[in-house]
Amino acid sequence: MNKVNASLGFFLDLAKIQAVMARKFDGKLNGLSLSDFMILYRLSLAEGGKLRRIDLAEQIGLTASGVTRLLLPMEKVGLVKRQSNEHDARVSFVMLAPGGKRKLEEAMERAGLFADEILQPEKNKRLAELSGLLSDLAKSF
Amino acid sequence: MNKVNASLGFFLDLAKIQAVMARKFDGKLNGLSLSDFMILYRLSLAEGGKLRRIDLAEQIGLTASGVTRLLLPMEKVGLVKRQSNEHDARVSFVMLAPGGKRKLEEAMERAGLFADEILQPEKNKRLAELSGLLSDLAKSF
DNA sequence: AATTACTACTTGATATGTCAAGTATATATT
DNA sequence: AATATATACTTGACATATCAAGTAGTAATT
Repeated sequence: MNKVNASLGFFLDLAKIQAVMARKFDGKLNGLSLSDFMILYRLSLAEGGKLRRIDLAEQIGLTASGVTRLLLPMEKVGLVKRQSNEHDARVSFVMLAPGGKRKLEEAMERAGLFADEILQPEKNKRLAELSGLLSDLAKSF
Repeated sequence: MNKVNASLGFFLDLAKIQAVMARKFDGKLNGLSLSDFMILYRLSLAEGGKLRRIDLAEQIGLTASGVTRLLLPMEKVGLVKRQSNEHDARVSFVMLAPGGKRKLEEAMERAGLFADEILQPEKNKRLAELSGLLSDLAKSF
């Protein structure tokens, strides 16, 4: 049987690494799931401090449905809050609640250290390069 | 609020791209899930055509438990078969069944074409490079 | 103004995979 | 030889996300 082509091979490698790294990160995000963390992080970067749910979904690579499900408990627990849009009753913005801001800061600190530890950027000199390629790729679809 | 460090940023990009690509591939693998596909592919490359469940898990980046659950329906449906190890009663090997071999061939063909289509390797000249870096990284943990 | 089509979000049913604990067997230690 | 430890796998309970379908509101077309 044959080997897979380069594009498909790339995708398979990606899937594997992601699965392994995601498990490693589990429990290192200050009690947040990876998706929770991504949500808080994206909100912290958002202009005006708020995002429509659908844009949030797009930014973290999940579906709108997934975002709805993630946000429900986060809202209950005081990590994020909801704001309606006066110009369009369909949309509801999400924004960081004070609890979410604190939690995110702590998680970023810890997760950043841990990420350096497992990726060892001083040894993997080409990591920055890889990172750049990756985010170009992300933009391309 | 601040940006995330380079290592953590890399991981976040990775997670996002993986999620998006995995959804794109859904339905392009000849009726197989991505994990099913990975299992069949790894079995096709394995020396002697068989693997212990635990090695299979390691190769595709899942846990042993996940592999057990994936394999059960695949066995029922005739994609893989099981073989016990005469030297160690704890292990059970997995190998491609004839149906799995056929299915894999078709899936590789289709998925390979689709992967080229979305990654456009002729345009993304640095894809091969990225791929190499990625699999080096995979080996490092 | 009424109809049609689209967009934002939510919900029901389901798939996929984890962790922790359990079973059975094998290996190492006393 | 008996006990302790480790390995390979499986299972129960649960988390996370998907898709397809539904609701409600907005925009475009007739």
